[in-house]
Amino acid sequence: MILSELLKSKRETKNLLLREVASMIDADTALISKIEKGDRKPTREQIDKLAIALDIEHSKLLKLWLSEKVYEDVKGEDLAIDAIKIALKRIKTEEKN
Amino acid sequence: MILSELLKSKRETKNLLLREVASMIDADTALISKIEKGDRKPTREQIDKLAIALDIEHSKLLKLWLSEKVYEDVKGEDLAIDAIKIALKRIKTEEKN
DNA sequence: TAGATTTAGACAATCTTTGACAAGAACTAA
DNA sequence: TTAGTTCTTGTCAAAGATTGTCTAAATCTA
Repeated sequence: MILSELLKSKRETKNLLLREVASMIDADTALISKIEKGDRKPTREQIDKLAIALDIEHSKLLKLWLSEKVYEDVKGEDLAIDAIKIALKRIKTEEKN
Repeated sequence: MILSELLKSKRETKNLLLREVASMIDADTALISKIEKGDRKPTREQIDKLAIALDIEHSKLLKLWLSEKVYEDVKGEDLAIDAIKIALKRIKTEEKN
């Protein structure tokens, strides 16, 4: 499940209008629409607010958000998988210290 | 081995001066210095040229470069590992189609 | 159809990245 | 030491990318 889909489905489950969500997180309705369509990426602050407004576990949302940044960096690259694995190893070795 | 280290050690192995590498890739000497110190990230075009100038396997350099973009996105995050794994899965499933 | 919601396009504002220059630090050789 | 060379650092403007806002059009619903 992709971030934009999750946001949209959660909003629909809760029967909220775009403008309601928008006002809860201090944003333009059009912006929320774009986020749900995947045309715009939420900022980190917006992720925090969206988690509250839509009652989604914050870490779940943040994980998805981070993972999409990663994905965008490497998508379409032949070496995508290798590159991600290298980054993963680096993170893991760093954590041990 | 990190990208900046690799570039520097390769240059030294080949006994090249910063200004020589700089001219080979059409860049300012100061910029090469910063890249070797990790203060600046090379662009993709610079990676291509550096691979040739320093005689490094292109895919090796590109992998490192991509992996550092990924690393920068998630470093310091508690959820870094989870996020990377999610991205990895996504890439893998997409490749199957 | 009317009224409400959602989407799309265009543009300005903001933030980030990049490249260039100049001055300073470090090193080498005589 | 000094002169000459290499490397590093800081700053700034240019270029690029992202974000938010506005408006109008499209879609939906009753």
